[in-house]
Amino acid sequence: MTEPRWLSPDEREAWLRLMAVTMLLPTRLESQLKRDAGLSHFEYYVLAMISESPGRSMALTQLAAQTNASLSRLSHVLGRLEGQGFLGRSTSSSDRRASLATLTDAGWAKVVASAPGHAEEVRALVFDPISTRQVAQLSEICGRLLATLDPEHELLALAADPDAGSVATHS
Amino acid sequence: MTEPRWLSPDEREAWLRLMAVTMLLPTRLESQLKRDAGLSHFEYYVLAMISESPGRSMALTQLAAQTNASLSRLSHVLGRLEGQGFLGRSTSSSDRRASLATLTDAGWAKVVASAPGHAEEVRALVFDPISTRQVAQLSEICGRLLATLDPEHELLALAADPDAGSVATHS
DNA sequence: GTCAATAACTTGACGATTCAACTAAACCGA
DNA sequence: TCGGTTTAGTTGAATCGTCAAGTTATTGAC
Repeated sequence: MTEPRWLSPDEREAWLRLMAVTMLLPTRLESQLKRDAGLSHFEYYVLAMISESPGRSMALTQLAAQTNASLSRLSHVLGRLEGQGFLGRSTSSSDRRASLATLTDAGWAKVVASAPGHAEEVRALVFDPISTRQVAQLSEICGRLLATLDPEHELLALAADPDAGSVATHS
Repeated sequence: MTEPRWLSPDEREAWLRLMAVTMLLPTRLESQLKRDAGLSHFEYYVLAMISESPGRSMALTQLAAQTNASLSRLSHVLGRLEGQGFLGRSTSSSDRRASLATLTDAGWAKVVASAPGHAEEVRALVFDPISTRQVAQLSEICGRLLATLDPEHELLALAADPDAGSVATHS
């Protein structure tokens, strides 16, 4: 094995802080959604993704890519969400292997009801503490990281979250 | 319910990117450690934390706070790591309610063997793609977020990760 | 056109995490 | 010092995620 390139002290400090954020932020979002909407963050994200899609309907493989989930996990979760009446599954007419997950009215209502509380939590935890300039810096930095982490831009759908998007403008 | 404060377009874009990073980065770290060391990221982190502690030993409650885990989760994980021979548990002499988790030689060796590959992954995924100035910006931004997310600085132990710290300087 | 290979899921078993008790020790107030 | 409360940790059941098949449909080579 070749000699590893260790982190500099500044990099180490930045790394410790970034890791702390990546551990704590999901925990907080999870708590808020579980408490106020009875959904896990992943479940909310799935419903939100579908709600942004034309026809409130999406193929599972595309949904799996956009949510960073395995098809297996998605299948299990969709089963539960279907059982709760938030969505239905149907076979695609163009490709009979493919399933489409489609939001029910109840599922749409759930997203609409849950989004404001979620958005408020995001604002309080992420955007209130930092300046406008730092928002731009954060966006640029994450963009660079995503060039490595997600070169195909599978996760960054055009409209991936209703927090400031169609739900707001529709209401 | 009061009118929610929605995110601006720039904030929304930054948020989507940050969320993508917080989803993808842990997945990648998990894969590397699982593949090369047979450990989950959480297991590695627990071992690394203990390895940094004086006497390679730590009380469970402190360890739980520093790893953002429930005591229950920690107890289950320590049981597995103990079964693999990486650590042992003993009762504290000063407080007989408290347990101390102590690294075995095998546990120390495991951390030393696993750290370089992990550090290399962190460098490749996080620091290679961004400039020195951006490292400072990222550190500052995460520092601000942690003032809200972790006001007691429970997660940011003095030495929380051996990647660029004592393991490197000791070797 | 046929057949192998691939792709899109589903399923069930196993492993890990969470949740809700429960035990035991220490603290603390009167 | 007695008893109530808090703190530390464990345990087991239920939930959730991962992994390894398995099914069905499409694609591509010939």
